[in-house]
Amino acid sequence: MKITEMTQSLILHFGEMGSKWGLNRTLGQMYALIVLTEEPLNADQISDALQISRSNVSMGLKELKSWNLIKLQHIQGDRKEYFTAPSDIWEIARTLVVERRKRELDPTLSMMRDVLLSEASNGADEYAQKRVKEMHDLMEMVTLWSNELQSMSSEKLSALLKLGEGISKILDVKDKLLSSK
Amino acid sequence: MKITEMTQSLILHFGEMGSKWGLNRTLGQMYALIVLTEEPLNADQISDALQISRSNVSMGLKELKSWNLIKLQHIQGDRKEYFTAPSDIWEIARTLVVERRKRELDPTLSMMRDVLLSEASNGADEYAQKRVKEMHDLMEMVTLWSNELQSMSSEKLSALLKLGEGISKILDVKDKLLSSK
DNA sequence: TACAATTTTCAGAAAATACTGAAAATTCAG
DNA sequence: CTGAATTTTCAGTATTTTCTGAAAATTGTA
Repeated sequence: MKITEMTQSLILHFGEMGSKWGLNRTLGQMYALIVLTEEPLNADQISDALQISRSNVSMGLKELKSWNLIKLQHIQGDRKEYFTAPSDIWEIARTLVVERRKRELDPTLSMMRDVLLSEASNGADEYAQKRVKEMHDLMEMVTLWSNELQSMSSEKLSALLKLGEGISKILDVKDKLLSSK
Repeated sequence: MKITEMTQSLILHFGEMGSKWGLNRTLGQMYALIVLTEEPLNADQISDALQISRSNVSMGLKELKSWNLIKLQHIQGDRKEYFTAPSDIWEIARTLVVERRKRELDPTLSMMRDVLLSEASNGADEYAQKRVKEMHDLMEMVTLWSNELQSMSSEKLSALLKLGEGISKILDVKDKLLSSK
């Protein structure tokens, strides 16, 4: 498993980035390697290419599986397990958004619901609840959006993103549109 | 600086969440405290309320400043510096999106541009470049969106988020809409 | 079923990150 | 300008996270 210089520097960069995202360095490197390599890879090849222990690769793969970021493949006549990333980059992006929502928003949302159901016992609590309500409502809307993205085709997702600054324009005339529909 | 039970549990939760977001536990706790408290707080009060050292608070505040998440305030006849969070929750959300984009996307985007400008020396590189191009284009669109959000008023932002599942509908008739404008 | 190939687990080691107290730097009222 | 109040810095320590090798578990084929 030899790695070109270009792939090598991409892997290093995504390793650094990995820690800024919810992952960690090794996970970032592993995923970069899998995404950037056309052929499916097995654990030994990854361990070899990134110079990390076989057991570390095993734990990393477990994590990537839990993120739904990799696909398992079997190769005829080879007992090893091989992995690839989805070929559609939109699918990867969609998965990332959904998984991050699950990890970063959902637990907080449910926690906030509890707080909103409990009784404020003084002014400070009332203020805190007011702010929690605002955050809750906002995060709930983000969750709805994330669900929406999850169910959109790559084509549609692409079209939506391409709107870019057009979104403002659309919002301006949205009422007209929806009423005429 | 006494903390109600409700605030206390919110702070603990946001501490845990802090590490899942780009921050860390203490930063999450500090920001929760500031956001949930109506009155401006000074460093000693934060140190006291969260039971962390004064120097840790100083470093945390520095970090929160770099994220543009807190506002400095002076109180008549008091030499200490007091801090509050923006009163508009949308402003906080907008800031978070923009700052995370700066930290998580921008460096990768510029790195990818370099890779795309360099010469592929073999088939593996060509494949890697192809994938990098896809990621680059996607992330560039996300960046445009983030810029758009940054310049939107809270009202407009709120309206956009409320669209929720309506977004699909709007996309379906988008062409009609834009041409009739 | 037996066993070799492969993957997973996990306790301890290594590395990275966060936190503290003490000292240095800055600020500002008198 | 002085010095007390306040904030910041930073080297060392503590904590958390990540990584490893060895052993256990699982898998699949002969």
